[in-house]
Amino acid sequence: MSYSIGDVVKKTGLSAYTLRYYEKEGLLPFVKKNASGVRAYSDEDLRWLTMIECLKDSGLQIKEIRQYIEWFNEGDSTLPQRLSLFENRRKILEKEMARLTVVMNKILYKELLYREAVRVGNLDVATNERRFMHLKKKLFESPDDFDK
Amino acid sequence: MSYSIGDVVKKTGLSAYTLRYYEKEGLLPFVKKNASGVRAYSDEDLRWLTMIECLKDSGLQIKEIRQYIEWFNEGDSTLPQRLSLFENRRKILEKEMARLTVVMNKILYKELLYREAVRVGNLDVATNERRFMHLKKKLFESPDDFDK
DNA sequence: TCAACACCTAGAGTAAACTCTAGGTGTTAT
DNA sequence: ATAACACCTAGAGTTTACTCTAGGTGTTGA
Repeated sequence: MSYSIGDVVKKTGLSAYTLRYYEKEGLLPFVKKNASGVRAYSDEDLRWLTMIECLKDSGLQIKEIRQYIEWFNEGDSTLPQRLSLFENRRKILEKEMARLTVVMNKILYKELLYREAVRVGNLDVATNERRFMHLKKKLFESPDDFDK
Repeated sequence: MSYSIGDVVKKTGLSAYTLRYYEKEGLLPFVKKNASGVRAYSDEDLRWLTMIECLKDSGLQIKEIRQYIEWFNEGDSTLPQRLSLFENRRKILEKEMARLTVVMNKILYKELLYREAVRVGNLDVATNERRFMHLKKKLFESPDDFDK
């Protein structure tokens, strides 16, 4: 099967601008064009777009994705580079998830605090109420840096 | 206590450029300057920088952080807006963590696959080996979109 | 035939968050 | 007193990932 750019827009949710941009950046090196330059995407191209989405979601920049695609097209000699890319990504994602967990705690604390503040009409709970001070101490290294 | 911009650079790891930029963007509305324009940061300013870091880490844009700071300085009448900001952030962080978990599975699958591919010298494991096909099916809706 | 439509290219524009440059001021150590 | 140093402002430049514009081509239904 082959698809026009309009079909691919509908399938992927990407804009036609973005699809052409990706191509210009080397992310879709095998998209075919007819005599008058009109693109015809293959199922293979669509699979690449799925993979590109995944790599983007994992935080890779476009030039890193291009590098991966180049490695892929070079064949088995680049298997170690590709492994190493995924290892690094996994480590970065682990850090990112840990980071988000920390941030989530802080935001949850703030949400709780403000829920109570809205109930009573002021923010004094932050510095007066034992339960909030306790929570703050449990969650943060320098609790007083967190009353803003 | 009061701190020069150089002191604050050392304490926060932010560049002097960035500190001046934040101020220009309204994130530090109360930094004092002496007669010749030299900044003197207070402990209060440092606490704001800690809070700004947290809000940035949670994904807020600079203009949203400025909005929060303006609300804070307007006093108790803006408690509901601030609560709502933290609720929204919490929801966004929840989605983000869920998203990262999904991405992590995909990257982990790739890492595993490439570890084996490097061991045997080719990528055929992806389409031939039962255990990888099984894993793929478990992890993804459209498993065949994921062989790139 | 002619208008609508989907598509094309090259290149300009945008947004966010910095980052740097040029040219200048004030303080301090030798 | 003079050089080094830390600081200042205004404004220009950078990076990333789009997003859009202008002007043009090819196909198709009335």
